[in-house]
Amino acid sequence: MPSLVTAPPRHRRKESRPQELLDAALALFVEKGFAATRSEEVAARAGVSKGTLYLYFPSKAELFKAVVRGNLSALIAQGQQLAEQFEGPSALLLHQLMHTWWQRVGSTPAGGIFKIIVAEVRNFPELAQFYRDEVVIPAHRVVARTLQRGIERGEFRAVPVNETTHTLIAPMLFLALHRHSIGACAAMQPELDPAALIDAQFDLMLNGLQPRATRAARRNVA
Amino acid sequence: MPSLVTAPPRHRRKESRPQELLDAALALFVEKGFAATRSEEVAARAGVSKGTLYLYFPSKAELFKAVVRGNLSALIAQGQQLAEQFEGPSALLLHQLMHTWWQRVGSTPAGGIFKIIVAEVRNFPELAQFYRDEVVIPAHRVVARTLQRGIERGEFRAVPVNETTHTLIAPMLFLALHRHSIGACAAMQPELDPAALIDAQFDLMLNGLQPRATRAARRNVA
Amino acid sequence: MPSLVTAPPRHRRKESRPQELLDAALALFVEKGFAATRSEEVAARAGVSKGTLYLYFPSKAELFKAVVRGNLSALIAQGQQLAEQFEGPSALLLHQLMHTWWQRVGSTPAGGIFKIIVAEVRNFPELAQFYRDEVVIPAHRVVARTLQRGIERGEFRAVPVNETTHTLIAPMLFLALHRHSIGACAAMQPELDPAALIDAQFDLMLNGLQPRATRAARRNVA
Amino acid sequence: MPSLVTAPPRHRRKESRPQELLDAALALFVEKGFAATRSEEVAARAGVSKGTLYLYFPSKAELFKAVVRGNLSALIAQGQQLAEQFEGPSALLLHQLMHTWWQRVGSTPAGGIFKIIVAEVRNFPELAQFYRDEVVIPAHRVVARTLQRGIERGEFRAVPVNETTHTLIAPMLFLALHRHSIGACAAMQPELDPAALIDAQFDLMLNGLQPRATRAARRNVA
DNA sequence: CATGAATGAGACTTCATTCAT
DNA sequence: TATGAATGAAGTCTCATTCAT
Repeated sequence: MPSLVTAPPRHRRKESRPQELLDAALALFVEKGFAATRSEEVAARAGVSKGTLYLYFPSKAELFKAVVRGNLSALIAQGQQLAEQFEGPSALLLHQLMHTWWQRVGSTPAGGIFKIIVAEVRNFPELAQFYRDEVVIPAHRVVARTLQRGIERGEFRAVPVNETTHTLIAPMLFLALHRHSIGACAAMQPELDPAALIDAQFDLMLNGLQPRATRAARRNVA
Repeated sequence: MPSLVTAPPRHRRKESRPQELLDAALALFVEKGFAATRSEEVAARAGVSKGTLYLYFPSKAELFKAVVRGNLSALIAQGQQLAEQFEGPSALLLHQLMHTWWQRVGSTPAGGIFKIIVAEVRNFPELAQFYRDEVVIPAHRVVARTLQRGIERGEFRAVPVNETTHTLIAPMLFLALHRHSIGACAAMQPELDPAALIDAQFDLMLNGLQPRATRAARRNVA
Repeated sequence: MPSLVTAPPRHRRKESRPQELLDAALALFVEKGFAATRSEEVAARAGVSKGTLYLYFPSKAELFKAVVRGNLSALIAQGQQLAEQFEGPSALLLHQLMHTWWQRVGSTPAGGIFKIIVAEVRNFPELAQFYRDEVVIPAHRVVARTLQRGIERGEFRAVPVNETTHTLIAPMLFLALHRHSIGACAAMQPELDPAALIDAQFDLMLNGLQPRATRAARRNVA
Repeated sequence: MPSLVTAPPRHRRKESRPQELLDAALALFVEKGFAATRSEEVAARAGVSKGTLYLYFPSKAELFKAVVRGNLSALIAQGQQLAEQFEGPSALLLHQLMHTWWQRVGSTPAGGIFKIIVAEVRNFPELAQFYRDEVVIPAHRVVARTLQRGIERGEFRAVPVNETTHTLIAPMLFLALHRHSIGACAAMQPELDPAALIDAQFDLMLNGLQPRATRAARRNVA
């Protein structure tokens, strides 16, 4: 357990140790899962010894939770950044949200955190609340508000907001999940291009969302 | 060396044992993951002793593979059975595929298999190959053919088939995944109704798929 | 445990079961050793089921001891048969003892019993006394008496009888041991011919045993 | 999960651990055989815990091989060292080889290795190859060359070298075997003196090897 | 602060033995 | 008698965690 007293700044470069350990742990937990990842591997990948890991994290489970929490916070930060200050057609906002999320989250190592959550929440129930508060609710809110905005501005027809939000989010998360499980295995068919998938999805959704009258006019936003 | 205390009663049930063990294993693997499930737990849940498990499955990994194999083969059979010998509008077929899948797989314990696959497939390379050949490809084919059928019959507009197939399948799988991970945790917001989600998704999709002219007429198939 | 009461002779052919089990056990114990031999294998080789084995022998250890005892008695019977009623030169007797022993014991499955004894006496101390009484002492006596006879008749020089007896017996036993350990492994150099070895040994010994004066005359007994 | 009770003291002795473990393993393997020796017993006898054993040897089988390798390589070195750079009568060399081998190997715990080999080699085919290459062949060569040397120098008569080599080696190995099997059991008759046995054997052999003419003159080398 | 040797609980698996049929 | 499904003690090995250096 790290000392709670302010340490004298003797080892300047040692201060990045916890983050290096968290990064190493994220990569390994994503690749192999919690149980199959050995503490010593995490330490080795971070360039320190087994003992040092326990200087910063009291147990493997705590390290795991720190990894999830840390990456969840990063995730929500990304999300908020994406949603701020947009003016223009809701369809364009939706399109940008999707592409930017994939670019900044889904396709980065942070995208692996979803696999971890899916695989291990039931073994670490304390993470559930955390995940709900930090990711599910904010992300849902951003998309739901965009939908609502589109409906209110007459850009979308009056779909049920909650359910449609789920339908919009699911394929994106699924894409991220896929990248780190089946998609990561060799001998799989040549994987589909994520960007093409997102476009196809967006096209499908957008057409479905548009009221009949304005549909033809707006179909070429993407 | 045999125990001197009275042994527990024994029951001979060779025929039914394998399925009981597979059911127990499915439930536990879904709940805790492969690595975190102990062989003895599986045996205990099936009402037998540790040794009996190994009478039917040579190792925990083989048990795992048998679970996946057994449940997924049934799943594939369901889908193909439904798609062949279907006469009627493609939208209706799509709707029935979705609801039947949810009824027979997604909402049953077998739906948890996707969570296992996502979580563990990277640790079992041979399973990846199996899963691709036995599940991914056939399932993809069923949906893709239905789409193709709809396009050819002029019921759907000419969307890119592969990408759209992914977009149709992903939310269903995601729903199953969700049920067995975050959705299984207490302290989550009251879960959305799966049927409502599927309907919303179907409505969204269907509208997106319809060519402009016939759209108004067909919107009330669901 | 077999019943001690005289059983009605209902199953005529079943009466050979114990011996079939003992034979199967001998072969497997010789091949793999006590610990590495599985009870079920013994039963299978004898053509019966696991449970039947325990009808005749209360435990694997008892089966093992029965195997050793049974084959030791056979061994000593062989030995006595060899030694009886011989008239003629002691060298010839020695020569016949050696060859006949190899022919009737060393080269037969019974020869494997020596490997078992060597490998396991220390784990089954009760066998030690048995082996000494049934094999070591009688065998030693036969050879020692032959030596003594030769010395008394002036055929051999006055060697120390006990030690020389050991030197005469050891290579024969070693040959039998070898056959069932290193000699039984593939990838060994083409094994030496046992008969040639015995002859070489006999020639060496005999020449060593002869007093100087009579040596040339007797060298061609073999 | 760590025990809550006070842990036993730890000693760091990385350098000496492997040899201590090898010694413990040798003693136990010789006493009980490979299969009947438990890993934990070996560790306990070396004064360490189960886990420590596996820090130095990746498996019980590898530990076994290390034991054989370590002890037999030393043995081989001794023999070759003695045979090369020896000047003097071949009978004396033979006599020294025998006594040195007994002193350095046969009478030490390493002598028990032959019992392990005899008992277990058929269960470890790779060990058979190793043992042949590292032990059987070099040892045979040393003795065979000495015989050849004696024959060429006219000290011995022209016996068949291979077979006679076997006859010379066998009683020594048998003596070692005996010491660690039957000879190690209580209730055996007072064991013969090994030195007396070796001398008797040597005397017997030597006289047998001598050509008639020089025999009387050379008999007192020992 | 950092190291890595040491520990021991616990996981998987085997197999001698039992006993209902 | 004979069977073989079932049991569970015990063995091998792993790895999270500790602690002397």
